[in-house]
Amino acid sequence: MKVASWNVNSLNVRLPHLNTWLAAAMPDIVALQETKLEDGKFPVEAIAALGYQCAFSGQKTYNGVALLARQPLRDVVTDIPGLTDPQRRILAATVGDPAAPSQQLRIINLYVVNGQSVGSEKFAYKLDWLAKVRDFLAAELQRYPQMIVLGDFNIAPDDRDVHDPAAWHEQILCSSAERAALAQLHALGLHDSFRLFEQEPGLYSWWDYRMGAHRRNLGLRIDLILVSDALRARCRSATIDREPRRWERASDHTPVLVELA
DNA sequence: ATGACGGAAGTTTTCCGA
Repeated sequence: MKVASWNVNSLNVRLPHLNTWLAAAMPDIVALQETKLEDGKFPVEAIAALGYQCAFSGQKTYNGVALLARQPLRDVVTDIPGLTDPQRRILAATVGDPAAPSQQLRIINLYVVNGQSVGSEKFAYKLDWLAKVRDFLAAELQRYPQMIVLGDFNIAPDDRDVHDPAAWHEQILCSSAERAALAQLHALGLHDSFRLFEQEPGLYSWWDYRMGAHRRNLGLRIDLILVSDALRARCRSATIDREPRRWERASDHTPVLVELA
């Protein structure tokens, strides 16, 4: 089973890219972020034509998350305790046989708050948001041992994930406070699948549109797929598909994937 | 020098992203 995450930076603009990529990569489940679409405008029919059912939680202009799956998505959650948040950034759903709860896979799609700059109001909000999400994930893990938490985390886990660690030192996406918040998710038994297989630096999932950053590989790895202890043993590969970032009118993020046994 | 590039709203410019 292939599970993927992709920040599409407007599904309206990127629907043709998604179409092409789904046909080529053939994932079973895809988490999308920054759909920037109100629910009434979600392209349910176009996605169905590609062979996927969908769940979505969106809003105009900003944010917006969606899950696409070849199987039915059940027990959808879009809001969590403690966050009365109009920003659509969270989408949880379950796949698998309802009669066999222990074999169900819980999928939690996150578009983590950007945070703007260290010390800003938005930064404080990011840390608070992450703390609430951690509590939610802890509760979810009690119910669903097989869990995958994926999305745009807006945190580069360590300096291997940053093209210029000196320039980014204690900057937004790389600060110790953000990395500590990510470490708290790891402490729940949620592992960065990419680092189960790959230790090299210089492998990124996002490149700025400006300054020819992609051509020069000036990027960050901020799109992550975390797997629970129970899922870790089923994890066969974790990769970044850089191809869609090369396409005309690309998203600034490229898809990341895991393959589960 | 805080620029650039791209998307969205909506109108000639602003906000936001990472």
